[in-house]
Amino acid sequence: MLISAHPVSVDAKGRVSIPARFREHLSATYGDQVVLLGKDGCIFVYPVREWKRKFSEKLSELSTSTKEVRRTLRRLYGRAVSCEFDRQGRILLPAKLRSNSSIEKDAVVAGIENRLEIWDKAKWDDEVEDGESGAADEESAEDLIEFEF
Amino acid sequence: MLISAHPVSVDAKGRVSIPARFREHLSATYGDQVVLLGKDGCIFVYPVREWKRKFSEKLSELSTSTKEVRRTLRRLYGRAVSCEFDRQGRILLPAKLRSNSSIEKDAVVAGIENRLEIWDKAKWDDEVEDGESGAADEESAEDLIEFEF
DNA sequence: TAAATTTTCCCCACTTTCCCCCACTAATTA
DNA sequence: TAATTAGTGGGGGAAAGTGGGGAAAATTTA
Repeated sequence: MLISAHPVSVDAKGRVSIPARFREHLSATYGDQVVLLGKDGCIFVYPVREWKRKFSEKLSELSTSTKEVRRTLRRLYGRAVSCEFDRQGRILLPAKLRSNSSIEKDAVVAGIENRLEIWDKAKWDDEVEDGESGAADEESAEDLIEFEF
Repeated sequence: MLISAHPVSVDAKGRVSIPARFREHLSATYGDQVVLLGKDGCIFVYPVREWKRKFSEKLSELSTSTKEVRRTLRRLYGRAVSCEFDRQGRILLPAKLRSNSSIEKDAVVAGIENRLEIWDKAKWDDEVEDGESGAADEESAEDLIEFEF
């Protein structure tokens, strides 16, 4: 399970050092990573097996008879990239993903259950640390659980 | 079950020695600990399995199609850290958690049912001695609801 | 096709952080 | 009171994060 957020810096070449604790879990257990533009303006990084389980297997069962389905598949596959770690444990973020997610110098890598999210640091702070007392959101979490179940 | 409170000291590196009676229970039975900013200005420490049972397992099945769910997951995962004990039975409290909970030198580690709470000693003393002071009924009711977890 | 440019990624080097290990003191037990 | 265990503190080696030079590969341009 992936958990916690780490500030990282993006160098001039667009490389991001994935914190070791994440790296070990990802590359030891799996192989390549699937990198794509995520929701809410961040980058998602899935171990390829996780990616398959979450999207690929489900979507391939869908009928391709509607334009909407075909379009969704194109957007999902066409904009995703598969990456490996370099010898220093970094991945190269494609320029397009960087600009779409406003990531320049200061970024945050966060482990969210089964994926990593990479954020521009300022946007991450707005999304997560922002406002309030800063106490853990167990209350919201429990509200959601009860809401759904 | 975890019970009772122990005064401890936080060293210059931010390490806290978890009393042996707690340690044995936590690390023998489980593996890593999940450390996060808790309610009322303390730090919560859950055995990872306990934390998963409470939040992760349920939340991971939620649809991530709503922004509210995604944000809650980020706040929950992103602000938690997983820790192991060092060879001396200590855990390193991240600087951010220490400052948010006002923990500097003198602290208290308390066993509360299925988690540990780590408090600044002065705040702990206030907290437990305020128990008598007769809160308004509304607040008591809220407390009981939140007591659920 | 060749030359020029860009991209990718290995390697090295530097700084910071982490954590193992040792040592000392306090508390508990025999 | 000796002996063991628990808590505290710090030195130092190892690992992690960061940045940049430069070679190979890919792409573009002439």
